Amino acid sequence: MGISEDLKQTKFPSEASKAVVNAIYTGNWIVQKQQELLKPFGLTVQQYNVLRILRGQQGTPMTVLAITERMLDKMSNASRLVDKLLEKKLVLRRECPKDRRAVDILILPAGLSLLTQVDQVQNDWGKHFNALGVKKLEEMNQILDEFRTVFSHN
Amino acid sequence: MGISEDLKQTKFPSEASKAVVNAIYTGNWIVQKQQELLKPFGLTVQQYNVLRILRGQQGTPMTVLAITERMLDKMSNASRLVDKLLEKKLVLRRECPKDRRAVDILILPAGLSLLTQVDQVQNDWGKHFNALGVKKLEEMNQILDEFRTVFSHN
DNA sequence: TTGTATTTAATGTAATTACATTTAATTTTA
DNA sequence: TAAAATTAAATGTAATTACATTAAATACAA
Repeated sequence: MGISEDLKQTKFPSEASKAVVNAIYTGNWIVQKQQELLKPFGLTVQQYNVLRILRGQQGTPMTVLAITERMLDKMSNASRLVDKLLEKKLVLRRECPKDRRAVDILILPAGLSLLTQVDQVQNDWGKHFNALGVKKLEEMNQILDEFRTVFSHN
Repeated sequence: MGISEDLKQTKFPSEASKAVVNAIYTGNWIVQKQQELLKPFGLTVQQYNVLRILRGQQGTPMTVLAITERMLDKMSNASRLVDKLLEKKLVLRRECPKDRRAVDILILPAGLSLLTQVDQVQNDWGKHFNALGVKKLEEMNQILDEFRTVFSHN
């Protein structure tokens, strides 16, 4: 059940190009699973991600820029994602006192409690991966990091 | 420069959740690089993908459904992607003689020659990954496959 | 200080995606 | 065979994303 079977592609020009395709495919595969899990909660993957980032701050406000730096998809528009979370009353937006260009965002209790609910479903889902064993998961993280790092020194 | 530094997130609840985030992040990272490479050619990553799938058929026509099965992102609309490629006159669309519901898609010489151009840039880019060594790339493919397969038997 | 450059966030827009529905053709089944 | 179910592709639409631009505040340099 490897990438070859999933994409019905028997040959790849090189192991590297296979790895490129495999990484994209695996990322998409996870995102799609997460979308399904999040749908009942009315959250998109990006919105969920922003909420988790805000929770990580434990009450400390974050500017929109700081959120962007931590987002998985740097391209998506943090400003508009925050808009959506505001509509749902999951976060608070207020002018940053130190820099009036910036805007402080805080997660509200409603946001935290929604995350708690989502966590349960996410944890159940994530448990499956423990079957791989910590050692293999560490190896995976190590390799993916290396994969991206190859480019830092060119 | 691991995932922790990239996302400025020092702690993950588990190695598995780190791997999930790392896989999404790495997938997005590659897609963004590819977007940059493809922009001068006026192709999106998905369009490029469909073109490569069609080239893989070596002249044999493919139905829209067959294309969908091989796409990295199963969610995107192959019908509309083919529309875009038609507008650019890179592919041909014609009724499938065996099944009039289906539509046969063929890559045109213009499509093949555009791909040849893109390949050069892509190959240069992909070469960087060879620095990892074939063994490590094989390991990466093996682990990503396993990662997805954990779910097949539940 | 004053003008210029930079930074931060928001906004405008065109294209794309997600998701549901429709249309037409084929297959199944009664 | 005729009706029902299924399949393939296209289409409608609302939401999201990509990308450029704008607006406001701050930093910097002359």
